Amino acid sequence: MGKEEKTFIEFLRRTGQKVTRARCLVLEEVYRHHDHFDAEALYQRLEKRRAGVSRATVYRTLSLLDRSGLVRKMDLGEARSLYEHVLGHPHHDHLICVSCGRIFEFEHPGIEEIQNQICAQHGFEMHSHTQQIFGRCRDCRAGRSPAETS
Amino acid sequence: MGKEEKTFIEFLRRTGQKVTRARCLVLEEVYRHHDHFDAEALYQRLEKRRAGVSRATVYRTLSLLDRSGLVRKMDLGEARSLYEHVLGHPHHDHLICVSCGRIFEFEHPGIEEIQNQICAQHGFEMHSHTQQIFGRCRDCRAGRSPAETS
DNA sequence: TCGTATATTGCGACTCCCTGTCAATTTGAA
DNA sequence: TTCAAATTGACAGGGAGTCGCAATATACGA
Repeated sequence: MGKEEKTFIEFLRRTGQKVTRARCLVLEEVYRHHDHFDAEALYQRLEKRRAGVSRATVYRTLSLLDRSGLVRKMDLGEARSLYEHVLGHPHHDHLICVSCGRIFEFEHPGIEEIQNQICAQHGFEMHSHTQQIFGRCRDCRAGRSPAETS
Repeated sequence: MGKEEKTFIEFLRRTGQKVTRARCLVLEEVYRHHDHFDAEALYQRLEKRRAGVSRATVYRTLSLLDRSGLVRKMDLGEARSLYEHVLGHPHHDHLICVSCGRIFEFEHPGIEEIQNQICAQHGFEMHSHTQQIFGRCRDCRAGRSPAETS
């Protein structure tokens, strides 16, 4: 049993919720890949493996995983939310290419520091934060971006 | 005629679009208030004044205003997008209280600098960026928050 | 000022992404 | 094993935003 399963089970126990087959299958599928995904894509992957988990349960479990801290929900201004799993990924923020849609990650310790300053100034107790930079990636600028739709 | 109208008209001309009654009314209403608002609320305000502008046109015009740089669309992870007008508001980012829902603004020159560094490192050409800090505001922490829904 | 090509509008139906309802099923503590 | 309570799947429902289209408004050139 991986660390993520332990954490999830512990979270469910702690919050008086049950460890079910469906929840475990969703968690497992989330951790099978290492990229950003949306709820529908995750549901499709589960369908392909005949996991027998409904769309509603996928949404419900993602919400649970977000609250447990195992998964981070991201909102990039698109209609659908994206998710990424957290274990083994230090906190980071995102560069989003408006041309090819790819998402790049970055981290910078100075940002955290500034955020702490700002919170202190405002008497704010920080729970989470996000930072997104939209623009054009190196490949798109060089005109060698992979074919895309956006 | 205010600066925002001049800018808007110039934008429309430049991009081969027409200056219409509906667009002017929407812009005017956007600049009548100085807080964050969503498309539906703006539409309701226009209704109250019998502006006779349809919801579809409100959405279409907000998109235009966003593209023209007069209005900034913000996505806070809620169902509906928020907007804020830009003229007279230097660039800033947001602290969002998860308890009372209020939005506070902050700015910090160091952030811009770090973002430029990061873009340089990744060969990224920045178009825009957003930064959001979620947490509890001073009032809510002190237990004297105004009544709210969230 | 007038006529005309073209952009825009309002309407309402529609899409998309979820979320709520509820009967049937599963879980897990005793 | 028993059983109350939590969860699930199926599908209807909801909210925000978008689209198609006929009617209308805009603005360019004469």
